[in-house]
Amino acid sequence: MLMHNPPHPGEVLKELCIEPLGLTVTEAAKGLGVSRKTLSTILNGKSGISPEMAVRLSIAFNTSSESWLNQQSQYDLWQAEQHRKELHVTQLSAA
Amino acid sequence: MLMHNPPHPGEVLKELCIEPLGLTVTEAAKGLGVSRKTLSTILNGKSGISPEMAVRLSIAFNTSSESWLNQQSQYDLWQAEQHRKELHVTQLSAA
DNA sequence: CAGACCGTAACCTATAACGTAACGGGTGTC
DNA sequence: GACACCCGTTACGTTATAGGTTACGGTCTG
Repeated sequence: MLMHNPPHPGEVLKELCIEPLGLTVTEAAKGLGVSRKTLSTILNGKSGISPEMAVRLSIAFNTSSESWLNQQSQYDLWQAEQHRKELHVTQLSAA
Repeated sequence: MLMHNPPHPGEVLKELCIEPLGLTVTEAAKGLGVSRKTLSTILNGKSGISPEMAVRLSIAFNTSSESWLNQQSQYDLWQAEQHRKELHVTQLSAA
């Protein structure tokens, strides 16, 4: 359904929250209550945004947790859709 | 943000897809290309809907993969929000 | 009763999010 | 120049979970 590769949420987080506020990874991680490494791997696209992390981000940056987790879902889904043809699934619905 | 406990996606899957079509777990699992156990644990709320499973469901039942994964996200997020107060996070945004 | 089918439970594996600790690169300051 | 300090990243171990394989108890039907 999605037309093109959505950006990794960590990239968005960096560009929209961390950099504009001039925050370091260390400062932001401290505020979020996670380790520097946990935040670092997210910002570098090495790991995704967990539901709990989405809530943390919503508190720290006064945003909605939904938006963060939805971004992650869109990203994950696009990855999965790339292999749509490889999973042999048969139609089950009446339509 | 969400006001009340969203249903587990497996419950929705059972009520909206499996039961209306009179499918058994075995039949549906075969069509989806997964083991009976994998589908069974989802229907019983023991495991969630993965991105790949969302794509499988979208093919088998001619629906959108987004809707399935979003349901799962809403469910996971509600669980995480219940512990919002326990994660000590400090405000970082200017607002 | 024997066999076939159903759903679930037990066991194992792979992946991934997380913390701790260590590392390498800057930027000082004495 | 040597030391201290902060930064971001990497290495390693832990834990949680989606998934397959197999085995079990239940219900049919021949």
